Amino acid sequence: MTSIFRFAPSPTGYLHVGNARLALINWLSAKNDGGKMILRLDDTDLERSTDRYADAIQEDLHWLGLAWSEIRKQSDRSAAYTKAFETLKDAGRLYPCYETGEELDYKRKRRLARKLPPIYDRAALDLTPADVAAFEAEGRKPHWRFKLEQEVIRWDDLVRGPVVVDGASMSDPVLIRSDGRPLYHMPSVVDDIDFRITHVIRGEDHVSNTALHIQIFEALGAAIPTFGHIPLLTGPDGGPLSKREGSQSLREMREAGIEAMALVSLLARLGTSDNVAVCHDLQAVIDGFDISQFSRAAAKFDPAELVNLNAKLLHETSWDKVQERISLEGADENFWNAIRGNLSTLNDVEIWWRVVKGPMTPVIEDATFLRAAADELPAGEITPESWKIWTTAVKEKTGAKGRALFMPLRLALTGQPHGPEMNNLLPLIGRENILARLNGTAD
RNA sequence: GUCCCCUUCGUCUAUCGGUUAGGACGCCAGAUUUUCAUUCUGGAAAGAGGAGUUCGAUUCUCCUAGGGGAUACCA
Repeated sequence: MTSIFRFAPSPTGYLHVGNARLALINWLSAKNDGGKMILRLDDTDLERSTDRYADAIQEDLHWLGLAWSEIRKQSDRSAAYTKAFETLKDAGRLYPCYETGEELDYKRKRRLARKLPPIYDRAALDLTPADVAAFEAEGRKPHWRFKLEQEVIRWDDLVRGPVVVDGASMSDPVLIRSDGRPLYHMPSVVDDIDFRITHVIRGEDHVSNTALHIQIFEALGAAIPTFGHIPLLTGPDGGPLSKREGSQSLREMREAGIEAMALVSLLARLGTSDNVAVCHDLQAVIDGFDISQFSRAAAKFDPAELVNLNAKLLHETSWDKVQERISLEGADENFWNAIRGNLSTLNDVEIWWRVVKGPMTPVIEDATFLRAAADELPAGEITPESWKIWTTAVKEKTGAKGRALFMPLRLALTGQPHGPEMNNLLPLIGRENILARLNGTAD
């Protein structure tokens, strides 16, 4: 049997690191297993789901390099949900409830005030036909709850090991809203059954859902998939990640110049006992991946670590891999090799392009020294060897050495106190610009 | 409030009762005879707190503290 994983985001916003991590983990697990991954859009929440987000999610996954074997939308599947609803109702596992939101809220608060767990009291189970008739006459429509077996639910979790949840400690979940629309739980289970999902890998926030989903699987007479719950990521300070005003969306990262492979390299290993290392292609990420290496504790996601990894990745990236993404007229492999070691993101390329081609403002501290240096510039073509020859000549002529020799030249030639190695930069800047800059002329 | 999970260098983590508590990233220092980057070498750096079990606890148990999650007619 081939394993089938799924990534099931709600199209209610852009993908953020947390989502992307789960997508990646599912994809990697599928790859490692010789299985496939289905993309399922959980768009049962009509108010918040939009096509724009659905498209954006696919775009972001493509950017990461993740592919899915098929895509399904829950909004297309209402017939299947209706059928499951009937099945569960016939089995006596669904019961109608007529409480309003306010009433439920009140009950909840009362239980809380008495230091009791705020679970539903199952009052609707005691409704007489006359009560129901009265509610209906009032115009109230029922919402439907799933009657949980009050027993201990167990499963062997891929990352948490044996998990035990007491069914009696949970509220009977509402499966169908009073407007007739299904809530998250039933569609999720029905789709997992119909799409023959074998592995459900999701965030730790779903563990109690899993307990209840297992009962729904059973009530529907279906096989129960293997579950794995990955601890959620926290921010660098250990606080919740999602609450930091969307600054972690993939789109923003992409705009900030983050490489997909840098993100993937980090997300695939963060929280595991494997060392985070730069991976240049997805195969390298697949090869070292092992879901059982994930810790049960929440890991911190630090954007600074991502930027660091991004820089390291770029330093090792060859020209042919980035060529088509650099739109600067005249930029070539020599230029790339000269500057890549100083890049943090690809956006920085422009900075060094300007340093080489101008316009830039030379920093002149000692015009006399620079004029003397200009006189020593070797004749003929400027090559990577020219720098050494030139600075040696300048040293003999002026007596300057070390920092006093090199720094004024760097400042005049690049306008900056740091940057790529000068021997590589010099040929790129070219004789004409070199002389102009030494002369203090902005180009 | 209630329930569940978690807590080892700054960070991600290894250790399945006896270790100089290991690695990676980061950091610091030195070298590669300017800076940045790279590479190499070296270094600093950790068991939340308190009880208990034991000849011996980072490891097992309990308590406390801190963190995360759940507790919706969201997903």
